[in-house]
Amino acid sequence: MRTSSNIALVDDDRNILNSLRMALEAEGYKIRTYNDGTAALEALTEAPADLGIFDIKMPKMDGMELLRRLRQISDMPVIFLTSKDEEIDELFGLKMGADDYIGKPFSQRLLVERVKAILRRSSAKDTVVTPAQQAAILERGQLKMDPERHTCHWDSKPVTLTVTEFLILQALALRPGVVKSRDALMDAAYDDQVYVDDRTIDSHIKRLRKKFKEVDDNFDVIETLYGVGYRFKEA
Amino acid sequence: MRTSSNIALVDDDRNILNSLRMALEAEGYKIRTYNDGTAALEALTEAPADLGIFDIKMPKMDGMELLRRLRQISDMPVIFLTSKDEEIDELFGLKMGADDYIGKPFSQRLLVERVKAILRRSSAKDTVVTPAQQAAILERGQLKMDPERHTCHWDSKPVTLTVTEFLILQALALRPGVVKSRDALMDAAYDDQVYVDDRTIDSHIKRLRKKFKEVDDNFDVIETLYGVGYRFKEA
DNA sequence: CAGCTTTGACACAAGATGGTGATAACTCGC
DNA sequence: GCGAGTTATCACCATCTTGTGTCAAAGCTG
Repeated sequence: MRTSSNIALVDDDRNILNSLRMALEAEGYKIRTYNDGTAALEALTEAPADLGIFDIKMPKMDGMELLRRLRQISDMPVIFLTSKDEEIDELFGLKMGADDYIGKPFSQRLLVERVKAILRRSSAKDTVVTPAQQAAILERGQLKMDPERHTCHWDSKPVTLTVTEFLILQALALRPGVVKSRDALMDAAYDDQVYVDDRTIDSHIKRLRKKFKEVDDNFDVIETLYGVGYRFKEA
Repeated sequence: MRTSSNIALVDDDRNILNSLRMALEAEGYKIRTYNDGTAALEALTEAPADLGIFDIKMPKMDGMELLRRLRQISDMPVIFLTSKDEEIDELFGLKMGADDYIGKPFSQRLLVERVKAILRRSSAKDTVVTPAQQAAILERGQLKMDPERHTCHWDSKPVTLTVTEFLILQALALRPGVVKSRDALMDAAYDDQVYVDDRTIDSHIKRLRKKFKEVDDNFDVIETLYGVGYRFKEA
Protein backbone atom coordinates (compact mmCIF):
# COMPACT_ATOMS: atom_id res chain seq x y z
CA MET A 1 0.00 0.00 0.00
CA ARG A 2 1.25 3.40 -0.85
CA THR A 3 -0.11 5.45 2.00
CA SER A 4 -0.87 3.68 5.22
CA SER A 5 -3.36 4.85 7.79
CA ASN A 6 -2.49 6.04 11.22
CA ILE A 7 -4.22 4.38 14.16
CA ALA A 8 -4.29 5.47 17.79
CA LEU A 9 -4.72 2.66 20.32
CA VAL A 10 -5.75 3.54 23.85
CA ASP A 11 -5.98 0.91 26.56
CA ASP A 12 -4.61 0.56 30.06
CA ASP A 13 -3.81 -3.09 29.52
CA ARG A 14 -0.39 -3.27 27.95
CA ASN A 15 -0.88 -6.81 26.80
CA ILE A 16 -3.83 -5.81 24.71
CA LEU A 17 -1.95 -2.80 23.46
CA ASN A 18 0.96 -4.90 22.33
CA SER A 19 -0.97 -7.65 20.69
CA LEU A 20 -3.18 -5.19 18.86
CA ARG A 21 -0.17 -3.22 17.77
CA MET A 22 1.36 -6.30 16.27
CA ALA A 23 -1.80 -7.45 14.57
CA LEU A 24 -2.43 -4.05 13.04
CA GLU A 25 1.16 -3.36 12.09
CA ALA A 26 1.13 -6.65 10.25
CA GLU A 27 -1.63 -5.14 8.13
CA GLY A 28 0.55 -2.18 7.33
CA TYR A 29 -0.97 0.41 9.60
CA LYS A 30 1.05 2.91 11.57
CA ILE A 31 0.24 2.46 15.24
CA ARG A 32 0.50 4.81 18.20
CA THR A 33 -0.37 3.52 21.63
CA TYR A 34 -1.40 5.27 24.85
CA ASN A 35 -2.10 3.96 28.32
CA ASP A 36 -4.75 6.39 29.35
CA GLY A 37 -7.18 8.87 27.94
CA THR A 38 -5.29 11.92 29.13
CA ALA A 39 -2.16 11.05 27.25
CA ALA A 40 -4.14 10.04 24.20
CA LEU A 41 -6.11 13.24 24.11
CA GLU A 42 -3.03 15.37 24.33
CA ALA A 43 -1.30 13.39 21.65
CA LEU A 44 -4.28 13.41 19.35
CA THR A 45 -4.55 17.13 19.80
CA GLU A 46 -0.98 17.46 18.66
CA ALA A 47 -1.17 15.00 15.82
CA PRO A 48 -4.42 13.57 14.55
CA ALA A 49 -4.89 9.95 13.55
CA ASP A 50 -7.12 8.34 10.96
CA LEU A 51 -8.82 6.05 13.44
CA GLY A 52 -9.00 5.62 17.20
CA ILE A 53 -9.52 2.39 19.11
CA PHE A 54 -10.43 3.16 22.72
CA ASP A 55 -11.00 0.98 25.68
CA ILE A 56 -14.10 2.16 27.51
CA LYS A 57 -12.80 1.58 30.98
CA MET A 58 -9.54 3.32 31.76
CA PRO A 59 -8.00 5.20 34.64
CA LYS A 60 -7.75 8.99 34.57
CA MET A 61 -10.06 9.45 31.62
CA ASP A 62 -12.31 6.74 30.28
CA GLY A 63 -13.10 6.12 26.64
CA MET A 64 -16.40 7.96 26.71
CA GLU A 65 -14.93 11.07 28.20
CA LEU A 66 -12.02 10.86 25.82
CA LEU A 67 -14.38 10.70 22.89
CA ARG A 68 -16.46 13.58 24.17
CA ARG A 69 -13.46 15.83 24.40
CA LEU A 70 -11.95 14.57 21.21
CA ARG A 71 -15.09 15.50 19.32
CA GLN A 72 -14.42 19.13 20.00
CA ILE A 73 -11.37 19.03 17.84
CA SER A 74 -11.78 16.08 15.51
CA ASP A 75 -14.28 13.87 13.78
CA MET A 76 -12.06 10.90 13.32
CA PRO A 77 -13.77 7.50 13.44
CA VAL A 78 -13.57 5.61 16.71
CA ILE A 79 -14.03 2.00 17.74
CA PHE A 80 -14.83 1.19 21.36
CA LEU A 81 -13.59 -1.86 23.16
CA THR A 82 -16.06 -2.99 25.81
CA SER A 83 -16.08 -5.73 28.40
CA LYS A 84 -19.27 -7.69 28.45
CA ASP A 85 -19.94 -6.76 32.04
CA GLU A 86 -19.35 -3.09 31.46
CA GLU A 87 -22.24 -0.80 31.25
CA ILE A 88 -22.22 0.68 27.82
CA ASP A 89 -24.00 3.89 27.18
CA GLU A 90 -24.52 3.04 23.59
CA LEU A 91 -26.76 5.99 23.05
CA PHE A 92 -24.00 8.29 24.17
CA GLY A 93 -21.61 6.60 21.85
CA LEU A 94 -23.99 7.01 18.99
CA LYS A 95 -24.44 10.67 19.64
CA MET A 96 -20.75 11.23 19.83
CA GLY A 97 -20.16 9.36 16.67
CA ALA A 98 -18.58 6.17 17.82
CA ASP A 99 -18.44 4.03 14.77
CA ASP A 100 -18.34 0.60 16.29
CA TYR A 101 -18.33 -1.40 19.48
CA ILE A 102 -16.36 -4.55 19.95
CA GLY A 103 -16.91 -6.63 23.05
CA LYS A 104 -14.01 -8.22 24.87
CA PRO A 105 -12.81 -10.78 24.47
CA PHE A 106 -12.62 -10.28 20.76
CA SER A 107 -10.79 -12.08 18.02
CA GLN A 108 -8.02 -10.10 16.43
CA ARG A 109 -9.31 -11.14 13.10
CA LEU A 110 -12.64 -9.55 13.85
CA LEU A 111 -11.03 -6.34 14.99
CA VAL A 112 -8.83 -6.11 11.96
CA GLU A 113 -11.87 -6.62 9.76
CA ARG A 114 -13.74 -3.84 11.48
CA VAL A 115 -10.77 -1.56 11.19
CA LYS A 116 -10.56 -2.19 7.50
CA ALA A 117 -14.26 -1.67 7.07
CA ILE A 118 -14.21 1.67 8.83
CA LEU A 119 -11.12 2.97 7.13
CA ARG A 120 -12.49 1.83 3.82
CA ARG A 121 -15.60 3.87 4.39
CA SER A 122 -13.83 7.01 5.45
CA SER A 123 -11.35 6.82 2.62
CA ALA A 124 -13.96 6.31 -0.06
CA LYS A 125 -16.59 8.63 1.24
CA ASP A 126 -15.78 11.32 -1.27
CA THR A 127 -17.38 9.29 -4.01
CA VAL A 128 -20.74 8.63 -2.45
CA VAL A 129 -23.54 7.35 -4.57
CA THR A 130 -26.93 8.88 -3.87
CA PRO A 131 -29.97 6.66 -3.37
CA ALA A 132 -31.53 8.36 -6.37
CA GLN A 133 -28.63 7.28 -8.55
CA GLN A 134 -28.91 3.79 -7.20
CA ALA A 135 -32.58 3.58 -8.04
CA ALA A 136 -32.39 5.11 -11.49
CA ILE A 137 -32.32 3.18 -14.71
CA LEU A 138 -28.82 3.18 -16.05
CA GLU A 139 -27.88 3.10 -19.72
CA ARG A 140 -24.30 3.05 -20.88
CA GLY A 141 -23.90 2.06 -24.47
CA GLN A 142 -24.98 -1.53 -24.82
CA LEU A 143 -25.56 -1.85 -21.11
CA LYS A 144 -28.91 -1.25 -19.52
CA MET A 145 -29.61 -1.76 -15.85
CA ASP A 146 -32.93 -1.38 -14.11
CA PRO A 147 -32.49 -1.51 -10.35
CA GLU A 148 -36.18 -1.46 -9.66
CA ARG A 149 -36.75 -4.62 -11.68
CA HIS A 150 -33.29 -5.90 -10.93
CA THR A 151 -32.76 -6.60 -14.58
CA CYS A 152 -29.74 -6.13 -16.73
CA HIS A 153 -29.43 -6.21 -20.49
CA TRP A 154 -26.56 -6.18 -22.93
CA ASP A 155 -27.61 -5.35 -26.46
CA SER A 156 -31.14 -6.04 -25.32
CA LYS A 157 -30.12 -9.52 -24.32
CA PRO A 158 -30.90 -10.32 -20.70
CA VAL A 159 -28.08 -11.01 -18.28
CA THR A 160 -28.98 -12.45 -14.90
CA LEU A 161 -26.99 -10.90 -12.11
CA THR A 162 -26.92 -11.66 -8.44
CA VAL A 163 -27.35 -8.84 -5.96
CA THR A 164 -23.67 -8.37 -5.32
CA GLU A 165 -22.79 -8.49 -8.97
CA PHE A 166 -25.47 -5.97 -9.72
CA LEU A 167 -24.20 -3.51 -7.15
CA ILE A 168 -20.62 -3.79 -8.27
CA LEU A 169 -21.43 -3.35 -11.92
CA GLN A 170 -23.70 -0.46 -11.09
CA ALA A 171 -20.99 1.28 -9.14
CA LEU A 172 -18.64 0.92 -12.08
CA ALA A 173 -21.13 1.90 -14.77
CA LEU A 174 -22.33 4.90 -12.83
CA ARG A 175 -19.08 6.66 -13.56
CA PRO A 176 -17.64 5.38 -16.80
CA GLY A 177 -13.95 5.95 -17.20
CA VAL A 178 -13.39 6.51 -13.49
CA VAL A 179 -11.24 4.01 -11.66
CA LYS A 180 -12.84 2.37 -8.67
CA SER A 181 -10.57 0.81 -6.10
CA ARG A 182 -11.59 -2.48 -4.60
CA ASP A 183 -12.35 -0.59 -1.42
CA ALA A 184 -14.69 1.71 -3.25
CA LEU A 185 -16.45 -1.23 -4.82
CA MET A 186 -16.85 -2.87 -1.44
CA ASP A 187 -18.38 0.33 -0.26
CA ALA A 188 -20.89 0.11 -3.03
CA ALA A 189 -21.76 -3.53 -2.58
CA TYR A 190 -21.59 -4.14 1.14
CA ASP A 191 -22.98 -2.93 4.35
CA ASP A 192 -20.80 -0.62 6.38
CA GLN A 193 -19.88 -3.19 8.96
CA VAL A 194 -18.85 -5.91 6.60
CA TYR A 195 -15.39 -6.38 5.31
CA VAL A 196 -14.58 -9.06 2.84
CA ASP A 197 -11.31 -9.98 1.31
CA ASP A 198 -10.01 -7.85 -1.57
CA ARG A 199 -9.93 -10.90 -3.74
CA THR A 200 -13.64 -11.36 -3.33
CA ILE A 201 -14.12 -8.35 -5.56
CA ASP A 202 -11.95 -10.07 -8.12
CA SER A 203 -14.20 -13.09 -7.90
CA HIS A 204 -17.27 -11.04 -8.63
CA ILE A 205 -15.57 -9.26 -11.48
CA LYS A 206 -14.68 -12.63 -12.87
CA ARG A 207 -18.28 -13.80 -12.63
CA LEU A 208 -19.54 -10.60 -14.21
CA ARG A 209 -17.17 -10.91 -17.13
CA LYS A 210 -18.13 -14.52 -17.60
CA LYS A 211 -21.84 -13.79 -17.68
CA PHE A 212 -21.43 -11.01 -20.22
CA LYS A 213 -19.06 -13.04 -22.34
CA GLU A 214 -21.84 -15.58 -22.66
CA VAL A 215 -24.03 -13.11 -24.52
CA ASP A 216 -21.24 -11.20 -26.27
CA ASP A 217 -17.92 -12.85 -26.84
CA ASN A 218 -16.19 -9.50 -27.33
CA PHE A 219 -17.31 -8.05 -24.04
CA ASP A 220 -14.45 -6.00 -22.60
CA VAL A 221 -16.07 -3.09 -20.87
CA ILE A 222 -14.71 -3.89 -17.43
CA GLU A 223 -11.08 -2.87 -17.48
CA THR A 224 -8.45 -3.81 -14.94
CA LEU A 225 -5.94 -1.17 -13.85
CA TYR A 226 -3.00 -2.90 -12.31
CA GLY A 227 -2.37 -1.64 -8.82
CA VAL A 228 -5.37 0.66 -8.87
CA GLY A 229 -8.71 -1.03 -9.40
CA TYR A 230 -11.37 -1.52 -12.06
CA ARG A 231 -12.92 0.82 -14.56
CA PHE A 232 -15.99 0.81 -16.80
CA LYS A 233 -14.79 1.65 -20.27
CA GLU A 234 -15.74 5.11 -21.34
CA ALA A 235 -17.91 5.49 -24.42
CA MET B 1 25.21 13.29 -3.16
CA ARG B 2 26.82 16.68 -3.48
CA THR B 3 26.69 17.70 0.13
CA SER B 4 26.56 14.76 2.44
CA SER B 5 24.43 15.16 5.48
CA ASN B 6 25.80 15.67 8.90
CA ILE B 7 24.58 13.33 11.61
CA ALA B 8 25.03 13.65 15.36
CA LEU B 9 25.05 10.35 17.26
CA VAL B 10 24.54 10.45 20.99
CA ASP B 11 24.76 7.32 23.10
CA ASP B 12 26.63 6.31 26.20
CA ASP B 13 27.36 2.88 24.80
CA ARG B 14 30.53 3.14 22.75
CA ASN B 15 29.88 -0.10 20.97
CA ILE B 16 26.64 1.18 19.57
CA LEU B 17 28.30 4.47 18.72
CA ASN B 18 31.02 2.74 16.77
CA SER B 19 28.87 0.35 14.87
CA LEU B 20 26.43 3.05 13.94
CA ARG B 21 29.24 5.32 12.88
CA MET B 22 30.55 2.68 10.57
CA ALA B 23 27.19 1.83 9.12
CA LEU B 24 26.33 5.44 8.45
CA GLU B 25 29.74 6.47 7.19
CA ALA B 26 29.47 3.65 4.70
CA GLU B 27 26.45 5.48 3.35
CA GLY B 28 28.45 8.64 2.93
CA TYR B 29 27.23 10.60 5.90
CA LYS B 30 29.46 12.71 8.09
CA ILE B 31 29.20 11.45 11.64
CA ARG B 32 29.86 13.16 14.94
CA THR B 33 29.53 11.13 18.09
CA TYR B 34 28.96 12.12 21.70
CA ASN B 35 28.79 10.09 24.86
CA ASP B 36 26.32 12.16 26.74
CA GLY B 37 23.70 14.80 26.27
CA THR B 38 25.73 17.61 27.74
CA ALA B 39 28.56 17.25 25.30
CA ALA B 40 26.15 16.81 22.43
CA LEU B 41 24.18 19.90 23.29
CA GLU B 42 27.28 22.02 23.47
CA ALA B 43 28.55 20.76 20.17
CA LEU B 44 25.21 21.13 18.45
CA THR B 45 24.94 24.66 19.69
CA GLU B 46 28.28 25.41 18.11
CA ALA B 47 27.67 23.59 14.88
CA PRO B 48 24.26 22.26 13.90
CA ALA B 49 23.71 18.88 12.28
CA ASP B 50 21.15 17.73 9.75
CA LEU B 51 19.90 14.90 11.90
CA GLY B 52 20.29 13.69 15.45
CA ILE B 53 20.14 10.12 16.69
CA PHE B 54 19.76 10.09 20.45
CA ASP B 55 19.65 7.31 22.93
CA ILE B 56 16.84 7.97 25.39
CA LYS B 57 18.65 6.74 28.44
CA MET B 58 21.98 8.45 29.09
CA PRO B 59 23.94 9.78 32.03
CA LYS B 60 24.12 13.51 32.76
CA MET B 61 21.41 14.46 30.32
CA ASP B 62 19.03 11.97 28.78
CA GLY B 63 17.69 12.07 25.25
CA MET B 64 14.44 13.72 26.18
CA GLU B 65 16.08 16.52 28.03
CA LEU B 66 18.60 16.94 25.28
CA LEU B 67 15.83 17.27 22.76
CA ARG B 68 13.95 19.75 24.91
CA ARG B 69 16.92 22.03 25.16
CA LEU B 70 17.94 21.52 21.59
CA ARG B 71 14.53 22.68 20.42
CA GLN B 72 15.26 26.14 21.73
CA ILE B 73 17.93 26.58 19.15
CA SER B 74 17.18 24.16 16.35
CA ASP B 75 14.44 22.22 14.60
CA MET B 76 16.60 19.49 13.21
CA PRO B 77 14.99 16.09 12.88
CA VAL B 78 15.71 13.57 15.62
CA ILE B 79 15.47 9.81 15.90
CA PHE B 80 15.23 8.23 19.33
CA LEU B 81 16.75 4.93 20.23
CA THR B 82 14.70 3.15 22.88
CA SER B 83 15.13 -0.03 24.82
CA LYS B 84 12.06 -2.16 24.96
CA ASP B 85 11.86 -1.87 28.73
CA GLU B 86 12.24 1.87 28.72
CA GLU B 87 9.28 4.02 29.28
CA ILE B 88 8.78 6.15 26.22
CA ASP B 89 7.00 9.40 26.62
CA GLU B 90 5.69 9.45 23.13
CA LEU B 91 3.65 12.51 23.81
CA PHE B 92 6.70 14.43 24.80
CA GLY B 93 8.43 13.24 21.70
CA LEU B 94 5.53 14.33 19.56
CA LYS B 95 5.42 17.78 21.04
CA MET B 96 9.11 18.22 20.75
CA GLY B 97 9.16 16.99 17.22
CA ALA B 98 10.91 13.68 17.44
CA ASP B 99 10.63 12.18 14.02
CA ASP B 100 11.00 8.53 14.75
CA TYR B 101 11.55 5.94 17.42
CA ILE B 102 13.61 2.86 16.90
CA GLY B 103 13.54 0.14 19.51
CA LYS B 104 16.72 -1.64 20.53
CA PRO B 105 17.89 -4.01 19.41
CA PHE B 106 17.52 -2.74 15.88
CA SER B 107 18.94 -3.84 12.61
CA GLN B 108 21.42 -1.43 11.13
CA ARG B 109 19.73 -1.78 7.83
CA LEU B 110 16.49 -0.58 9.36
CA LEU B 111 18.16 2.37 10.96
CA VAL B 112 19.91 3.40 7.79
CA GLU B 113 16.64 3.26 5.90
CA ARG B 114 14.92 5.41 8.47
CA VAL B 115 17.75 7.88 8.36
CA LYS B 116 17.48 8.16 4.62
CA ALA B 117 13.72 8.47 4.73
CA ILE B 118 13.84 11.25 7.29
CA LEU B 119 16.57 13.21 5.58
CA ARG B 120 14.72 12.86 2.34
CA ARG B 121 11.55 14.18 3.90
CA SER B 122 13.18 17.10 5.64
CA SER B 123 15.06 18.12 2.53
CA ALA B 124 11.95 17.98 0.40
CA LYS B 125 9.33 19.22 2.78
CA ASP B 126 9.11 22.65 1.22
CA THR B 127 7.42 21.24 -1.85
CA VAL B 128 4.51 19.32 -0.43
CA VAL B 129 1.70 18.27 -2.68
CA THR B 130 -1.79 18.56 -1.27
CA PRO B 131 -4.34 15.77 -1.71
CA ALA B 132 -6.51 18.20 -3.64
CA GLN B 133 -3.71 18.81 -6.10
CA GLN B 134 -3.22 15.09 -6.41
CA ALA B 135 -6.86 14.54 -7.30
CA ALA B 136 -7.21 17.38 -9.75
CA ILE B 137 -7.00 17.12 -13.50
CA LEU B 138 -3.71 18.50 -14.65
CA GLU B 139 -3.08 20.17 -18.01
CA ARG B 140 0.32 21.43 -19.02
CA GLY B 141 0.65 22.13 -22.68
CA GLN B 142 0.35 18.87 -24.53
CA LEU B 143 0.14 16.90 -21.31
CA LYS B 144 -3.11 16.02 -19.67
CA MET B 145 -3.42 13.86 -16.58
CA ASP B 146 -6.63 12.73 -14.95
CA PRO B 147 -5.98 11.03 -11.62
CA GLU B 148 -9.58 9.97 -11.16
CA ARG B 149 -9.51 8.04 -14.39
CA HIS B 150 -5.86 7.28 -14.06
CA THR B 151 -5.39 8.34 -17.62
CA CYS B 152 -2.64 10.35 -19.23
CA HIS B 153 -2.60 11.93 -22.66
CA TRP B 154 0.02 13.64 -24.79
CA ASP B 155 -1.45 15.58 -27.67
CA SER B 156 -4.66 13.68 -27.01
CA LYS B 157 -2.82 10.43 -27.54
CA PRO B 158 -3.14 8.06 -24.61
CA VAL B 159 -0.08 7.06 -22.64
CA THR B 160 -0.43 4.20 -20.20
CA LEU B 161 1.36 4.83 -16.94
CA THR B 162 1.85 2.66 -13.92
CA VAL B 163 1.03 4.05 -10.50
CA THR B 164 4.58 5.03 -9.67
CA GLU B 165 5.17 6.63 -13.03
CA PHE B 166 1.95 8.54 -12.68
CA LEU B 167 2.88 9.93 -9.29
CA ILE B 168 6.33 10.99 -10.37
CA LEU B 169 5.16 12.69 -13.51
CA GLN B 170 2.39 14.37 -11.59
CA ALA B 171 4.83 15.74 -9.07
CA LEU B 172 6.95 17.17 -11.87
CA ALA B 173 4.11 18.57 -13.94
CA LEU B 174 2.46 20.16 -10.95
CA ARG B 175 5.18 22.77 -10.86
CA PRO B 176 6.59 23.33 -14.33
CA GLY B 177 10.00 24.88 -14.36
CA VAL B 178 10.72 23.93 -10.78
CA VAL B 179 13.47 21.44 -10.14
CA LYS B 180 12.51 18.40 -8.15
CA SER B 181 15.29 16.53 -6.44
CA ARG B 182 15.15 12.77 -6.48
CA ASP B 183 14.32 12.95 -2.80
CA ALA B 184 11.34 15.16 -3.52
CA LEU B 185 10.14 12.76 -6.18
CA MET B 186 10.45 9.86 -3.80
CA ASP B 187 8.38 11.84 -1.38
CA ALA B 188 5.70 12.17 -4.00
CA ALA B 189 5.68 8.55 -5.00
CA TYR B 190 6.39 6.66 -1.82
CA ASP B 191 5.18 6.28 1.69
CA ASP B 192 7.08 8.10 4.40
CA GLN B 193 8.75 5.05 5.77
CA VAL B 194 10.00 3.66 2.52
CA TYR B 195 13.33 4.51 1.09
CA VAL B 196 14.50 3.36 -2.29
CA ASP B 197 17.71 3.98 -4.10
CA ASP B 198 18.23 7.18 -6.07
CA ARG B 199 18.75 5.16 -9.22
CA THR B 200 15.20 3.93 -8.93
CA ILE B 201 13.94 7.38 -9.75
CA ASP B 202 16.22 7.44 -12.77
CA SER B 203 14.68 4.19 -13.89
CA HIS B 204 11.20 5.59 -13.69
CA ILE B 205 12.21 8.74 -15.50
CA LYS B 206 13.67 6.59 -18.21
CA ARG B 207 10.49 4.59 -18.49
CA LEU B 208 8.43 7.74 -18.61
CA ARG B 209 10.56 9.24 -21.36
CA LYS B 210 10.37 6.04 -23.30
CA LYS B 211 6.61 5.83 -23.12
CA PHE B 212 6.20 9.42 -24.28
CA LYS B 213 8.79 9.04 -27.01
CA GLU B 214 6.62 6.30 -28.40
CA VAL B 215 3.83 8.74 -29.10
CA ASP B 216 5.98 11.77 -29.84
CA ASP B 217 9.52 11.34 -30.99
CA ASN B 218 10.42 14.89 -30.00
CA PHE B 219 9.28 14.56 -26.44
CA ASP B 220 11.71 16.45 -24.22
CA VAL B 221 9.62 17.92 -21.46
CA ILE B 222 11.39 16.09 -18.67
CA GLU B 223 14.70 17.86 -18.25
CA THR B 224 17.67 16.63 -16.29
CA LEU B 225 19.53 19.10 -14.14
CA TYR B 226 22.95 17.75 -13.55
CA GLY B 227 23.59 17.31 -9.86
CA VAL B 228 20.18 18.61 -8.89
CA GLY B 229 17.26 16.61 -10.16
CA TYR B 230 14.54 16.75 -12.78
CA ARG B 231 12.30 19.47 -14.10
CA PHE B 232 9.15 19.66 -16.16
CA LYS B 233 9.85 22.12 -18.94
CA GLU B 234 8.04 25.37 -18.53
CA ALA B 235 5.61 26.38 -21.25
C1' DC C 1 -35.27 -30.90 5.12
C1' DA C 2 -33.14 -31.56 0.44
C1' DG C 3 -31.54 -29.24 -3.44
C1' DC C 4 -30.22 -25.25 -5.63
C1' DT C 5 -28.02 -20.67 -5.76
C1' DT C 6 -25.06 -17.42 -4.07
C1' DT C 7 -21.05 -16.11 -1.93
C1' DG C 8 -16.50 -15.66 0.20
C1' DA C 9 -12.14 -17.56 0.61
C1' DC C 10 -8.19 -19.74 -0.80
C1' DA C 11 -4.45 -21.60 -3.74
C1' DC C 12 -2.06 -21.50 -7.65
C1' DA C 13 -0.18 -19.77 -11.94
C1' DA C 14 0.63 -16.12 -15.03
C1' DG C 15 1.75 -11.65 -15.61
C1' DA C 16 3.08 -6.86 -14.41
C1' DT C 17 5.83 -3.97 -11.94
C1' DG C 18 9.59 -1.98 -9.89
C1' DG C 19 14.21 -2.09 -7.32
C1' DT C 20 18.92 -2.97 -8.02
C1' DG C 21 23.58 -3.25 -9.64
C1' DA C 22 26.60 -2.94 -13.48
C1' DT C 23 28.28 -0.44 -17.10
C1' DA C 24 28.38 3.05 -20.54
C1' DA C 25 27.69 7.79 -21.48
C1' DC C 26 27.67 12.11 -20.13
C1' DT C 27 28.64 16.78 -17.57
C1' DC C 28 31.37 19.92 -15.38
C1' DG C 29 35.25 22.28 -13.47
C1' DC C 30 39.90 22.60 -14.00
C1' DG D 1 41.30 17.01 -22.53
C1' DC D 2 41.24 14.92 -17.90
C1' DG D 3 39.21 13.05 -13.97
C1' DA D 4 35.72 12.94 -10.64
C1' DG D 5 31.20 12.87 -10.14
C1' DT D 6 26.56 12.24 -12.11
C1' DT D 7 23.12 10.22 -15.08
C1' DA D 8 21.17 6.90 -18.74
C1' DT D 9 20.28 2.55 -19.81
C1' DC D 10 19.89 -2.29 -19.55
C1' DA D 11 18.70 -6.67 -17.87
C1' DC D 12 17.71 -9.47 -14.07
C1' DC D 13 14.96 -10.98 -10.44
C1' DA D 14 12.07 -10.53 -6.41
C1' DT D 15 7.77 -8.98 -5.26
C1' DC D 16 3.26 -7.71 -5.90
C1' DT D 17 -1.08 -8.10 -8.38
C1' DT D 18 -4.50 -10.35 -10.81
C1' DG D 19 -7.28 -14.28 -13.17
C1' DT D 20 -9.15 -18.49 -12.49
C1' DG D 21 -10.67 -22.98 -10.55
C1' DT D 22 -12.33 -25.02 -6.62
C1' DC D 23 -14.53 -25.66 -2.32
C1' DA D 24 -17.29 -25.07 1.59
C1' DA D 25 -20.42 -22.25 4.00
C1' DA D 26 -24.53 -19.71 4.07
C1' DG D 27 -28.95 -18.56 2.12
C1' DC D 28 -33.03 -19.51 -0.12
C1' DT D 29 -37.01 -22.27 -1.99
C1' DG D 30 -40.36 -25.28 -2.00
